Amino acid sequence: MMIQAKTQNKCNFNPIDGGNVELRSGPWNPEEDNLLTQNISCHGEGHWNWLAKRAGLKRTGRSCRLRWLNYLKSNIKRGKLTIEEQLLIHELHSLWGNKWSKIARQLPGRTDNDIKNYWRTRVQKYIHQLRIEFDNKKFLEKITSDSIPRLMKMEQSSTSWPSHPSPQPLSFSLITSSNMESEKTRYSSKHIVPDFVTVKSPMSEFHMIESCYNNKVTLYDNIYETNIGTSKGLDMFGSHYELSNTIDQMAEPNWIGDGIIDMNGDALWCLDKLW
DNA sequence: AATGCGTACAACCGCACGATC
DNA sequence: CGATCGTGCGGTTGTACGCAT
Repeated sequence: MMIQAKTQNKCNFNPIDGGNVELRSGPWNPEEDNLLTQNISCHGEGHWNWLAKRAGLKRTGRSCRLRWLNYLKSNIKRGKLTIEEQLLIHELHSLWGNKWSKIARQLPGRTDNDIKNYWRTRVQKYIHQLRIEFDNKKFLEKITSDSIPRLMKMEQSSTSWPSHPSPQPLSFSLITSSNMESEKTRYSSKHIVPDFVTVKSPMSEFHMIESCYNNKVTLYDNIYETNIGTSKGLDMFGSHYELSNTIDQMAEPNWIGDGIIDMNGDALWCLDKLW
């Protein structure tokens, strides 16, 4: 204790270590950010308590660590998660559960905090509103079936926003491996040739069939028959962000619908109320 | 214009674990 | 071998901001 007191200046002596300076908490200011950044560039990361004292910051070491890792570090990505990132998060969460840091390591520039926040604020609300028993696999299938049409709508919105064309009814039909052949026959009888679109994410591929005829789009490999709502939700869970090239090809005009129904045809919720 | 509400995100807290003394 | 420290992780809270009423 005496040795520590000798080696600390009055300003940054940490009460945790026996000092009497009140620690700051709450939002960081630019001066603090600068001090931390400069000291890390000089001395490197790690030994956070020492670093905090060395920098003259009235912060705990762990507070400094958090600020650096979640905000100040140069490779930190800002802004909304991309579609690919969201899909990857869902896939990895279905594999690993709430292992945020493990998931974050698969998304360069994203922190565990980012992903945790995303999951809590967006996904859990979504799950709650679905009123479904949470099951990772089912949920992944569910968000896949719901979100891909939404992405398509988003693509349309991104090219024509804010002046939407007047919406026209759109319906989906379910194609599974068991009815694949009959669906093909049905399409061919209507002289409709579906376009096959594959959405690639780092972990897997989402397959879908898109038919641009009569505003009819059919999704393959999804478990729910889906109609798309009229809301302005523009990503999986309703926020707007930019599209990547991966899904540029998925544009489909004039999306509108009623809600989402399950396999028995019971309405689960109204999208308009959700987004 | 004021207020209330929901959302997104920054930050903190408790706990666990490994390394070092 | 136990105590302490540093660090990582997941859960939770606080708050700024935008939007609807």
